Amino acid sequence: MTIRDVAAAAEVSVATASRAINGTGRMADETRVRVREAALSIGYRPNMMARGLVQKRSFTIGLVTNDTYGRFTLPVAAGLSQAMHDRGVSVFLASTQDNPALELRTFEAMEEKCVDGLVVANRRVDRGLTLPETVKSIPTVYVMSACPDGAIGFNPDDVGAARAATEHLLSIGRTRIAHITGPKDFAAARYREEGWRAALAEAGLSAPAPAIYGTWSEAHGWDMAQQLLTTAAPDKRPDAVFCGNDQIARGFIDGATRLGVGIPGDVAIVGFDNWEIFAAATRPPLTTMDMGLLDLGRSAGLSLLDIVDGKRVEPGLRHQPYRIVIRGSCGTAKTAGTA
Amino acid sequence: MTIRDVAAAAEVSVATASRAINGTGRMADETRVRVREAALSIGYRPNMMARGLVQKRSFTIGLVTNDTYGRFTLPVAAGLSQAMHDRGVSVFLASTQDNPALELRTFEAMEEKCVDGLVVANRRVDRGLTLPETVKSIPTVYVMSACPDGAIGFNPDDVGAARAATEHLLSIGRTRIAHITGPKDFAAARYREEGWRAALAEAGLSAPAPAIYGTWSEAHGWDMAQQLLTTAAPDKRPDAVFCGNDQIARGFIDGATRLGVGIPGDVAIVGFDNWEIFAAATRPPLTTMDMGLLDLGRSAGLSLLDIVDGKRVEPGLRHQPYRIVIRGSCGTAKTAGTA
DNA sequence: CTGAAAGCGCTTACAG
DNA sequence: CTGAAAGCGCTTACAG
Repeated sequence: MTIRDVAAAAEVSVATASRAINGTGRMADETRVRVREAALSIGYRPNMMARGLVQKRSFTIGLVTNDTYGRFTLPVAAGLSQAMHDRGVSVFLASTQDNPALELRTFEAMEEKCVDGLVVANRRVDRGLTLPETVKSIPTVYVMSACPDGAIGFNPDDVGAARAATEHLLSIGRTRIAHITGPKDFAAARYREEGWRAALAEAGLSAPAPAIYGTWSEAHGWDMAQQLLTTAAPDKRPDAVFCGNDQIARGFIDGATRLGVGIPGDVAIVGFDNWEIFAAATRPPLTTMDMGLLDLGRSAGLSLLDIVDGKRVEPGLRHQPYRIVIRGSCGTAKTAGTA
Repeated sequence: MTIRDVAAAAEVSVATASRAINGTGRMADETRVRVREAALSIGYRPNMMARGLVQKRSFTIGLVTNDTYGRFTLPVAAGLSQAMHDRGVSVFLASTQDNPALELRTFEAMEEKCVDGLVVANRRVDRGLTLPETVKSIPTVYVMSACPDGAIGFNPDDVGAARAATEHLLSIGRTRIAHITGPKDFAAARYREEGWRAALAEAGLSAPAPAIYGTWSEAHGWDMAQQLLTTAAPDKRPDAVFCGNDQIARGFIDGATRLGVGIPGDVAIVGFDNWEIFAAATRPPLTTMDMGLLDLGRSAGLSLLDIVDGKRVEPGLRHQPYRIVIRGSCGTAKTAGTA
């Protein structure tokens, strides 16, 4: 089943068959129709390896990540591959598992497979993979990753989303808004603190306490509930907490509930990530920030294809619009704006 | 940077260069070494599209799934791509999102990209995608999916793992072991019920109540905690619950805790899935069954490559060995056996 | 509007 | 042990 077969079936040359199938060049409508019908009737399917060889284009891109198919790469990969699929390009998936040797082999393999482009995804905006010297340069975009100078990157808007989360808590009348988050060596944690501070400052308030760094875990949230809700004098306790991720938020809510503290009555909570299966199952369900990772993957892919097509794409880092998802942990159905 | 360049650099013909690089044919060691050094020094990287075109082998497989990168496909994909990577084959990722048109296009794309084989993954063992008629046959293995007659499939061992879960509860002296699980139209739920019943029967016990079908959610577990732990007379209440997944288990534990029922003191719990981030954060941490999805993906991939290599692979369904992961919800550190 | 020919980068009989 | 040549399935100048 090669193009030779359709040429024979349609009684034209392979050159004409090729042009008819691809819609290139000028030709009699009758001829084009005849060739296409022939192709259809014999079940012809073009061989992309052959096409790629001559066109120097494989209609294939690679997604290389060091997040072993984790929670963040997941939606990014989904958005990316949807968008790519719609434009007829396939995506290779490769995880480097933070292993430098594997990383090198992965990039080499991508080169050998002649990918048209690469999206390099990470789970941290302050770490990044870079193309090894030995691999010839390939159009690349970075996602959820450090973005080398002059490169094109797509990251969540940690500062903006954190500000919006805090503003939501302010908008429902809370004034003593604490912030519990992950490890300080994560840039994401520092950015979220920055957004929280900015919103408080804008409202003329100061932070009731420094941001509480720790781990990205339920245990951290739980422990801090014990600490924040039992030690201080009642009127010094926070009336709201902006949590650095949904796990911390859930841990805090569970811990607070156990202490008999009402959520959202006594303390309103906003999480971060909108990890559905977590956020929806919390009691009460969690109001949280959605970073728009699906769209992040989609946008990154579309830009990559633009580069591959030779269109000029402005270098630099883009920040993805976020969205607040209102559930029950702030006790209001008011929908806040997005970036 | 083509093989022509290395041939020139090593002062041999392209035929010799090819053989030296691939280690095929006989040749003087000196020649082989000289060619390889030349290749290395000019940074030669073979073009797999060209190689594939002549060898009729792309060293590429496709993973097509209708689980949009969900929890189950994730570990399967990770295991698969690790194993494939080690053998120098790349994997295309495609999600069909339960969309028949997309499904067709996906399989067509896989054919056009000349994949050597396909692993078709699902999130339910009782549903399956099949290769459309219009696509020429490609070596295929099925994972977590219905397995057509005569095909090769790799599924978790739902019955065995459920039996082992129940046996673990029996081994710590529990006798009134309830079972709360997902929707009855899931074969996985029915298999797990079967394993639970088998273990009880083997121990000469009968089920304290019929299996409680519902949804795969925390809410279901929570609701059943209220029901099971408040309505019956105390001595008729279960002293253990085998839950159909970790979410149900967590909901049950949270619900029971709220009622003042001690876990594992009053009721011991075993979950199913070993969804780490859930199971480890439950209070107490969840003892649960691990279906071995990572190895499932790996095995499926290796078998697929065997088929591609022309080795004979026995058709039929394989059941993956499972493993019980002991945490705190049964109050014992005893490690149970595996299949 | 259509075809014959060259060529993409490789591998592999076929000779020697 | 090594090389010249054909060919994988396509596309694309180049002619006509």
